[in-house]
Amino acid sequence: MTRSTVTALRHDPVCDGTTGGVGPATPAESQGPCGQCDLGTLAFCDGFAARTISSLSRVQCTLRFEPHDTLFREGDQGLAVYSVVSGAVKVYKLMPDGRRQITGFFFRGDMFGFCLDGTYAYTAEAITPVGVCRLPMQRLGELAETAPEIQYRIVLRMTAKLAQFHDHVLLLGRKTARERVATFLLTLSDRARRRGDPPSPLSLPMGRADIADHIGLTVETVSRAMTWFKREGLLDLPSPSQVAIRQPEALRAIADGAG
Amino acid sequence: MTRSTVTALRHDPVCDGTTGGVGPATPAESQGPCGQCDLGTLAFCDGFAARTISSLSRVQCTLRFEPHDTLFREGDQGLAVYSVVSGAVKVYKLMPDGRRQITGFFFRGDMFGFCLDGTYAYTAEAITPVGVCRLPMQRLGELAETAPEIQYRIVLRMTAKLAQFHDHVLLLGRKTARERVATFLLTLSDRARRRGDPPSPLSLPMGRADIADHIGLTVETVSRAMTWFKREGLLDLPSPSQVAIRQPEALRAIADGAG
DNA sequence: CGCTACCTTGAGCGCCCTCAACTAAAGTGG
DNA sequence: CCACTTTAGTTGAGGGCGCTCAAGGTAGCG
Repeated sequence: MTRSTVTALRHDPVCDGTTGGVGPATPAESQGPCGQCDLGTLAFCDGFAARTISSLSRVQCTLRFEPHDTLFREGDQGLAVYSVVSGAVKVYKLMPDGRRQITGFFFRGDMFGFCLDGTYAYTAEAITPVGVCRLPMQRLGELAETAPEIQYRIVLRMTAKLAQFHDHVLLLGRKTARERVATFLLTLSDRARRRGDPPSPLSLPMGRADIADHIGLTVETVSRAMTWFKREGLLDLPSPSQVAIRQPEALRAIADGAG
Repeated sequence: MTRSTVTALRHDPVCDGTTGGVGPATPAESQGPCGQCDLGTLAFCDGFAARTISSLSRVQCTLRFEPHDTLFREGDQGLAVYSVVSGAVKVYKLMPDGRRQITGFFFRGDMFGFCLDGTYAYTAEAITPVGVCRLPMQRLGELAETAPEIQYRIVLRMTAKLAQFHDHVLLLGRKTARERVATFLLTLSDRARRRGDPPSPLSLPMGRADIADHIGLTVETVSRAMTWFKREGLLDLPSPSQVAIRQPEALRAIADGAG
C-alpha cells in the first residue's frame, strides 16, 4: 500500500507532501491506488478500464489534513483536483472586510478544485481530519485524450455541481431563515443517504458559524431556527453536531415554502 | 443557408421547430452551420477541426424565439444544449408560492441547458428576440467519443460557469443591496466587453423585476440603488434599459464592500 | 477547577420588504 | 391624431425579519 504511494510520488513531483507550502499535509499511509481505495462506487475512477485506472493511479496521490488545515487558497495556482476519501472539507470566498461565504461542503466521494486559467477561485479548508485523493489537473487533461471516459466523468460531476448551485442560489436569493435551515438539513441528509452514510441521526461536522456562512445567515439565526424545529418536534438535537430528523415531510414542506 | 437547416432537420428529428410544444419556435432562415454563423471566436465550435465542425453542423439546428417564449421548462426532458447567437435569455427556478430566482442571464456566445439525468433543473425564457444554436445532447455525447476536443470545450464552459456561481453565491449570501446592484452592473459590463459589445453605455435587456429576482432583492430596492448611484454621479441612466458607468473604480469599490 | 470555544437565548435596532401613489412610456381603438 | 389603457419604473411611508450586541449555558481540556 505504502509502495503505491511512493510510486505516485515518483511519477508526480508535485506530490511531495507540500501543497504550495500551505498546511502540514503529509502523504497518507493507508490508501492504495485508484480503484483500491475504499470509496467503492463513489470513487472517481470506479468502473474505468483497468488501463485507465492504472494510468490514474500513477499520477494520483493520497494526502491527509487536520482540522483548520488549508488545502489551497483563493488565487493559488490550480494544479490539482481533489476527491474526498474521508472527513469533511469546506470551500469559501472572503471579502476584504472579512465577510465570508462558504460556497460548498465536501464529503466522502465528492470532488472539488476544478478551476479556470490555472487559479483557484476559492479557499479549501479541512473541517475534520481529512483524507483526499489528489489528481494533477495537467496529467488528467493528457490522459483524457486517450481515455475520453475520464472527461465524461468530469462532465457528469460538474453537471451535478451546477444543479446544486442552482438550488443553492434559489435558497440564498429567495428563502427565509427557517426555509434555509430546513433545506440545508434535508440536503445534507439526502447527500448522506446517497453516499451510504446514515441519514439519521445526521452528522453536522461543521459548526454553526460554518452553516451560517453557507446559507447566508448569522450564527444566532441558525441556532434559533434549530431550536424552533426542536420545539415543534420536527427534529431532535442529541448534541449540537447531531440531528435526528423526526418529521422529514414537515421539514420538506417548510423547505419548499409551505411552512 | 436555409438548406443547411433543412439538412439539420433531416438528421435530427427533434429539430422540427417544436420544442416540446412550448413557445412558437420556428427554424431561422439566416443562420448557417457551425463555423459559419456570425459568432466568430465566441462560437462553441470555433477552432475545431473541419471534420468535427461538419459533424456538429449535421446535428445542429438554429431557432428563433420571441420575448416571453419559453425554450424549455424545469422538469422537461433535457434533450439539447443551447448556444445564444443573438438576444438575451433568462433562466429561473420557481417556488410553489410563486417566488422566483433567476439563476442566470445568457447572451451572445453563452451556452446553457446542460442537465443531469435527462431533466432540466430550470426554465429558460427569451427576454428579447433570440437566435439560438441548438445541439442535441445525445449526439454531442456520441461525437465526443471520436472528438474529445468537444468534451474538453464543454468542461471549459462549465468551469467558467462554476466560477460565476461561486461569485454569485457570495453576492447573494453576504452582500448588501447596493453592493449587489454594483456587482451586477460591473459583471454585466465585463461580460459585454469580453464578448465584444460596447461596455458603456451598458444595455440592460432585462427589466428591474428580472434584475431583482437575480440578485435577491425587490424591484423597489434595485430602483433605489440605481437612483442613488445616479445621484452620486457614479452612473447615468439615459433610459431605464441603458446605463453609462461614469466611475467604474468607485462602483468596483462599492461592489467589493469598500463603499 | 479554570479556561476556552461553541452554542443558545434575550433585547433592541436597522436594512430591506411591503404597500401605495405617482410618473413615464408604449400600445390600442376610435 | 388623440383619449384611454396597460405596463414598467420611481418615490415615499411604515413595518417586520433577521442582524447586532450582550449575557448565559455547556462541553472539552489543561
